[in-house]
Amino acid sequence: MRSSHPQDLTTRARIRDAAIVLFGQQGPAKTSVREIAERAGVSAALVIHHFGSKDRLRSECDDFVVQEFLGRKDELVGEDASTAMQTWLADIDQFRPLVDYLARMLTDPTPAGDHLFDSLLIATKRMLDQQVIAGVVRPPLDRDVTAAYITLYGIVPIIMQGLVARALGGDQLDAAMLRRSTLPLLDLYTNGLYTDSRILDSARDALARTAGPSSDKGENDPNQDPDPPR
Amino acid sequence: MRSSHPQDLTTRARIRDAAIVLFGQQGPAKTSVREIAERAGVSAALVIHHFGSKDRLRSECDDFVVQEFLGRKDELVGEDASTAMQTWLADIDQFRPLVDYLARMLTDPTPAGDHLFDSLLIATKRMLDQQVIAGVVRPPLDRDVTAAYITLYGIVPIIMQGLVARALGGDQLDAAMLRRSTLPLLDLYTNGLYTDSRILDSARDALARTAGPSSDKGENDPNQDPDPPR
DNA sequence: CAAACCGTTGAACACGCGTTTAGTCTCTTG
DNA sequence: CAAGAGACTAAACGCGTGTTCAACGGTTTG
Repeated sequence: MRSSHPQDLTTRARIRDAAIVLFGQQGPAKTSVREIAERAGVSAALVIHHFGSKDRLRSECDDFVVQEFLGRKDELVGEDASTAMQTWLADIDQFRPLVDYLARMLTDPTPAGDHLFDSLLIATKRMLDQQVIAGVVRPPLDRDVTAAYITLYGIVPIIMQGLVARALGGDQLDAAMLRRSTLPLLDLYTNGLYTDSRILDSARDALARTAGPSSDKGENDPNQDPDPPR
Repeated sequence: MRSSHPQDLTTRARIRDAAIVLFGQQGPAKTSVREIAERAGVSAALVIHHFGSKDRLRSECDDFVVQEFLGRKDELVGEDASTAMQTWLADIDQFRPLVDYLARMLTDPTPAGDHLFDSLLIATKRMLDQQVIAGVVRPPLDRDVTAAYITLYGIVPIIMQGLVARALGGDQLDAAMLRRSTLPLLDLYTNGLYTDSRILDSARDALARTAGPSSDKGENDPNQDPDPPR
């Protein structure tokens, strides 16, 4: 990852890096030990010799990527998590293998992936609280829900690279697309999408009316908005 | 799916439904033909007999789920796509197998999944345009980018069910969580997140300054906001 | 120098996979 | 009733997988 020339690295490290690239590109399930070995220029047996099993190799990759991401600290690092993501995305063409790997971790639920998500969520909550106090962010209706979706929306470009690129007319997410996304997204976060509170108000009414648990099928659909809300 | 009692269905349909459930839960890669056969109460050979191969079974499941979702129409249906999603999510406990399957389709890129996403994106664009004309939605800075992220944010709860649930303190996304999410999300889409346009403005400045292609590493980081923007 | 060690390998093993084959059973049809 | 068709199965085939094994060569150590 950090290596300019592959021959600078230990064989062990080369195997790990090869695994990270392939796991990130294809997912661990569709990546064979022999494939990793070939990319690292070694035999399949050596991969097992160094890591014990494919599963242990995988979890070692998990730890390595998370460590690289959170900046060589095991504990939750708060602020660093979000700035790290910005750094990686800003230079996505350089960090692509690691970003791809992160996407896999967050997609199919693994202990390491869940832990990573928790770190991001905690970082977001902390930052949200700070910025509410600082008067930069409006006090949210439901702090935990808001933090949850803010976090999720933040990792959308990572997890759904392919779809973002597709929607923006490319085949691979690159720096230009992210650059183009910056202002529209900040505009959304600053001014919202709707001109007024009509839709919010009617949703509030509808929810208050059906205070009970579940959905009366016949309620007069208040959401004529584009699909996202909800 | 629609069947109250499994024995009402053709064997073929029971196999297909079993496949949809398992593909949705575990992903096609980690689901074996024998597993599908067992769940359907038949032999593995019969699965192949009816569908030719596992791949053809999979693509038949794709078609079936998309058809159920878009409402028995092959062509892009525009408005229906977004309302269908609301319907399915509102009754997620009932539609979970299909929602899970949709998540897989959108996650690992397959032709059918890409087609589905295109349908959703087109529907969102159309609806966005309408609502701008109707004065419900503010004219966006970049219509295509806005539509892209609106669409993506809309399918986040589908694709990242697990993470949403985790962030909200449950183990599985249910109707109560979605209900709780409604107002905070509409609030975000109505009033935005920030109190004023400070952050938007400084980002605009920073972007204007580095008008060129790439990133000067030394620019004075304007984004002190929670991770999501960008 | 011999011994121990370690990185490394090709070959083999056991297993689960998707698929094929050959056959049985149960209907329908002439 | 005979013949054919189609639903269905047990068994096996071929293959790719993760992993093990025995051995080789170079370096370090007593």
